[in-house]
Amino acid sequence: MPSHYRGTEREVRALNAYITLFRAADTLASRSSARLDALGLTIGQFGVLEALLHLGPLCQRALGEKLLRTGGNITLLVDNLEKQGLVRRVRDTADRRYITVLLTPKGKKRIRQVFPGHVAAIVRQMASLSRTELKALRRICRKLGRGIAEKTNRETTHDSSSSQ
Amino acid sequence: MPSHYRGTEREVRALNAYITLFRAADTLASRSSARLDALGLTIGQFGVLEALLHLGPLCQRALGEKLLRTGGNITLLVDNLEKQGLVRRVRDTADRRYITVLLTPKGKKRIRQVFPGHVAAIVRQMASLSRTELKALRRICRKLGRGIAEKTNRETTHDSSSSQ
DNA sequence: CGCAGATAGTTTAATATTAAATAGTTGTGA
DNA sequence: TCACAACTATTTAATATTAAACTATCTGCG
Repeated sequence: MPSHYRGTEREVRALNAYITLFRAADTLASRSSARLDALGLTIGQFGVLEALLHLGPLCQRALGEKLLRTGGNITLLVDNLEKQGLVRRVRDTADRRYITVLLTPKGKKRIRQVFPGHVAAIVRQMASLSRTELKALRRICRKLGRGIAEKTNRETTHDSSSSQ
Repeated sequence: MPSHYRGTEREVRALNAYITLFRAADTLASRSSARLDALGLTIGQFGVLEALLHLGPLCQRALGEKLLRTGGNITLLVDNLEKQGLVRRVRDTADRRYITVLLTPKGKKRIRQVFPGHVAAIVRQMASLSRTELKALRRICRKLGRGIAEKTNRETTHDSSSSQ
């Protein structure tokens, strides 16, 4: 609700942009969440499967970085996916601290079934934006994310956020 | 991680914009959350106090709409704020179904203390964007939100999202 | 070698959030 | 008048998420 706050022009602009960004993201998230729930996956679970599909097997720590989630949360997500037989844990033999998580055939089939519909839903949700606007949105959000990451240097790894 | 998916140009662009939007919002949210936690407020609690400060007393349903939260959640948020003595519940005498939530003097003092720092933090987080970019970001996110709302007509009220 | 410190994953406790069921209130129409 | 539909708020049960404590493993240095 931008915005009943009175401040400098810069402040008001930043606040308005911030709030609007959040409302859009919130709305998008709840739509996606509802859609995926109906298919029997949480957003987190979907994220894990999608990452494994497109990036290949990963250890849990790497998954956590990709999905911006805590280690404990990843453990639970992988637990639940494992119970459903969609992923498998493999203890790394070279360094036994690591566990590689990989898609089972069932999991690969599942995410391949679900993913296209997810993309289609996103494309539909983004349909009100022109090509130029999509490009601008991405550019600005990237710049924003990068700006924040630089500011507060407490990332777990320096490379993961800037690459890809 | 935009994006290892191969599709039409339109699909890839929509997906990239979507993912980047989310990562930015996620990062912003976790920063804000950490900052507010340190001050003894959750994001939800802050949202309630801020809404009451800038919009005046509201019933719980209206709060839920503003904050995009469920009724049950609002009940809990208000419970916790009430325990801290920051808000008060007043049963509407004309229509006893409604409960008006309003800031206590303590609550007003508290949110007035916390809000400027919050704004400052947001301005800092948005600092990497130019004035033009802030305007563009707001415009695009608004358009996006509006586009989604139109598509799926299941809003509780029609006016709340478009106004203010 | 052997221990100190770092790192990966798990567990635990607390909190937030939602959906669904429930209780109380209002207004309407037979 | 009264039964019923609509609506507000609360409760309940389930799930997601985090932070912090903990276990297991590895690496490097004395």
